[in-house]
Amino acid sequence: MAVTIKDVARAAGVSVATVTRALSMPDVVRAATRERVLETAKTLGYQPNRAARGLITGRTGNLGLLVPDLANPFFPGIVKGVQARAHEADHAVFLADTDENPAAEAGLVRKLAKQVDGVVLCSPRMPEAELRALAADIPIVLVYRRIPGTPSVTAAFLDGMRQAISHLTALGHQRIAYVAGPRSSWANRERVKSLRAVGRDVAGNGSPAGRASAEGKVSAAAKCELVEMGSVTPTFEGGVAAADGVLAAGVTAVIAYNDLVALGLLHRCAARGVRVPGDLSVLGFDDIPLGAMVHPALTTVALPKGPAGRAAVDLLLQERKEKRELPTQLIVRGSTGPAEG
Amino acid sequence: MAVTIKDVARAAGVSVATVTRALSMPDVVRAATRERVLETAKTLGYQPNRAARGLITGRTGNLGLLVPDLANPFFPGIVKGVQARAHEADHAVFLADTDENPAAEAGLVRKLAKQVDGVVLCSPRMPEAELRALAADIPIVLVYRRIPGTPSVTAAFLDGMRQAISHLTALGHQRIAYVAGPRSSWANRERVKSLRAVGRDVAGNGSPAGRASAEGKVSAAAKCELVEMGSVTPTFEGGVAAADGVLAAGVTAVIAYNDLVALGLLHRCAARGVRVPGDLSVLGFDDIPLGAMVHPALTTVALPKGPAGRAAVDLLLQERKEKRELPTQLIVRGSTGPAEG
DNA sequence: TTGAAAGCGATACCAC
DNA sequence: GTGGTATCGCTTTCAA
Repeated sequence: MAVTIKDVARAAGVSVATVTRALSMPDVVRAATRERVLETAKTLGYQPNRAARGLITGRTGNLGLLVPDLANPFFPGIVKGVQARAHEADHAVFLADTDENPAAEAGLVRKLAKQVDGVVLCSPRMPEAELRALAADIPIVLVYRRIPGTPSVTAAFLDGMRQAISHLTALGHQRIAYVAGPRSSWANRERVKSLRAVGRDVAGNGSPAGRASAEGKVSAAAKCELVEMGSVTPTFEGGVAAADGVLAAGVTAVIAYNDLVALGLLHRCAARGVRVPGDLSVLGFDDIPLGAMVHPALTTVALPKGPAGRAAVDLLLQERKEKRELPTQLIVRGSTGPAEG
Repeated sequence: MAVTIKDVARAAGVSVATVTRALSMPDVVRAATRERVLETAKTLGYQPNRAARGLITGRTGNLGLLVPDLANPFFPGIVKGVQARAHEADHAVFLADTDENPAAEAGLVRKLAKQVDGVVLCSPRMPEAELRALAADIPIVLVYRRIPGTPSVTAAFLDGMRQAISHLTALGHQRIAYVAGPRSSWANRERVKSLRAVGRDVAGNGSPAGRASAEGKVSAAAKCELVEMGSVTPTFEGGVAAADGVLAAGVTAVIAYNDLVALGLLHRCAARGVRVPGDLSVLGFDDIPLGAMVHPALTTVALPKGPAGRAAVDLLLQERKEKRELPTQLIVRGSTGPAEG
């Protein structure tokens, strides 16, 4: 069987209590003893049983992580960030993939609850009330979702949207479509809110309101019209399906809910012989690796993934109840260009 | 605090022993008592503490899962399969991403060891000796790697390669390149082995040796030359880098180590104005979602991902020491076509 | 500075 | 059938 603390104690000729101390409160045990204990622990290959420890300390050294769908290329980056930070902090992480089933989320979290010190909920789809109830029972941190009173990590959507529109207007686009994601999605609501805010600055023309953030980059010269198009499933197929509508809308540029949708748009354009960015500029949101691999490569607003995951773990471990908003960054690639005609 | 078995016992007016029985050996307790216990357990929202249970039973109800890099689109599918099957069997899963660091693998597994009933090692990069040592200490199942004496789940590479080459020769290709992956990679060695086996059948011409499997689909008529090209990093960038060499090799078709490499090839071809499949047919291995989204879409040999993950969990939970080989399937899309000229 | 012993939450064995 | 209790591996008083 595995080597336990007793084995170490016996081998080192001390009590189990001393072994514990040597390991977790080194300064309270005599140097010579400590050395001997540590030495034998190492040679025996002793690894403390975290479950047993957790039983008494109440801290398990484990974290939970819930994602809607690992196959969605947006999430692996976040998972990696969570993992990396957790391992640095010597924590292991339980992963649960809900397969985009909102009803399964709470149950999975509750099952994990006893075995973890807290859980990171990545873009949870469950209703706010349920989220609140969960938060009351176990420490949670939200990533890419925000509700009052719960710590969260999100990104500066407004600024990202401003960068996007600023980029497009600078290229001369005056009529830009936005292909929306699911109405029930927090991420979509945020984008729409940002879009409209920027739209107000820009539509009335001239005077750059610049209310919100200082960097009112959508400058005076800009003047453009934003047309919101009905929501689609936030997938490649959703984008493919939306493409014809966009092409019929008489716009020269389109901002997609996310990169997957943008990729679908791109695909359908290629199939229909529409030149990108010649006939239509396409801009995404997320910055998934895929976007850089297609041709033309996708211009997109990069959302922090690894850093978001790390930040979430930090909040969890430090038990800080704050909301953190990470920066977004426009990444210009080949799918956007000057408006023609 | 959380509700424990004692709370349930007290509330139901029985001993803790009876509560345990009511929950895990229902038939040994009187019906009336059982009902009452179950009832109060439910109203109190009792969830047994798995860590405490594991302490005494030796079974934790947890599984470990090690992957080299979640950002590699090949792995999420496997992880999802593992998850799904594990949850069905009421097990939670610890995920560890090693970031392609072979040296970190064994340590991570050993850290998890105490908290899991076994671990699934997904394409582990560590040396065979290390793997053996691990297997001696804790139950493991390998996925997409095979070593003697250890249960594993892999795929029928030989058959897949045969389908691929058969497809290409049927299209009239007579000179086909293979862009190899890392020499140290088990997956690459398997592919090369398969390639050469099929090559022997096909090069000598006529008589379809058909040694290995019955389905010697590369038929008599076929006659073609296989050229192996130096190994690349198994990434998009690796493919981009390999493209010029392939184009200079005077082949009409190329089989890439995996889809990512194939995508890189495609990208570079597009950039150089090489028509695919007109000037060059490109065939990948893996079938990652990405492959269907690019234009032209990628023809590829699909490797089982979800099913592989599920099978691995099955082997682990049933403690069966067998090797399972899942089927592969050629998926024909737009990136392969008739040889021209 | 060290050891003995009391638990943490659950299971399993032994009485009754 | 049911209740007491030792036990899993570890941490944490409490004494010495």
